[in-house]
Amino acid sequence: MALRISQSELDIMNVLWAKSPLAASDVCDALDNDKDWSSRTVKTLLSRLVEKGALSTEADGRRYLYTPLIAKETYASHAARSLSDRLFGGRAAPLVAHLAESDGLSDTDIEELEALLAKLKK
Amino acid sequence: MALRISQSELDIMNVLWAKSPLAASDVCDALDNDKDWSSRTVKTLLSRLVEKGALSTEADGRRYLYTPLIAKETYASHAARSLSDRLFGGRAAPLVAHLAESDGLSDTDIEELEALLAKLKK
DNA sequence: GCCATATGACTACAGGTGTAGTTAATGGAG
DNA sequence: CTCCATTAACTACACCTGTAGTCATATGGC
Repeated sequence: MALRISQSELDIMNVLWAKSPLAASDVCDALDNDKDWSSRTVKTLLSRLVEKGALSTEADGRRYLYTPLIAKETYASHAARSLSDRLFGGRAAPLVAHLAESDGLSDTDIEELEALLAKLKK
Repeated sequence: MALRISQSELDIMNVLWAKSPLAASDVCDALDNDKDWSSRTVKTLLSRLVEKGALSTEADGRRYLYTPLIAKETYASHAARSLSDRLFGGRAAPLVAHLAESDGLSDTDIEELEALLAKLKK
């Protein structure tokens, strides 16, 4: 279950989480702005993700369409928890503090967090 | 710079962040409760961390004492930022929301976060 | 001074990762 | 019907990781 997805694979997943199903070529196009990968590389990563059970395939004529099998939410929760466990003893506050320090919290973030906390407090 | 530290290596770093300098055998002892590693494994990981520039060594007779070269704070900020960028588009609020959902926020956490936010808001 | 033991140095090896190349089939253009 | 371009399948290969084993050496106990 604790499906291990590597950094590069995550880039692929992000594309498919944003929109799916997509063919390999669509994924390449979507990545074209950020990444400088050969289409072979993208294909390899897609295959590995299918092997790992992170993506499902659906034949579309001579090609495949790929769809995530795990939700971004699921993976994100897992990753967030894992980071917090490994570095902060499972405490969320220090994690947020670090984000704040590295200039990562906008005013909007702060307001959102306050609202979130208010809700949690009940 | 973006010093890549693997999962197992991070376990070692955590020991040394808690207390340093330590000899290899001390690190083994400290890990003994959680990990079932051979002392060779620990030595290998220590060597790799030295190679990577994450630890410094200091001779102590026939053995080495290891000390972190990068602060836990530095690494943690980096990791937190990287996670938030990769999965949440750099927004902290969704990250915290995920932690909360997966039952990761204690009452204490919530209070700490509120205090933190209050401070940030000024 | 000699030997067991602790320790660092070097070596090992399978599986994961980043990054592709080669081959073969197949479907569309002409 | 033929050939090219698209696409999947298989192969490649170096480096990273997890997890140790072997060897030489230095040290402390006797």
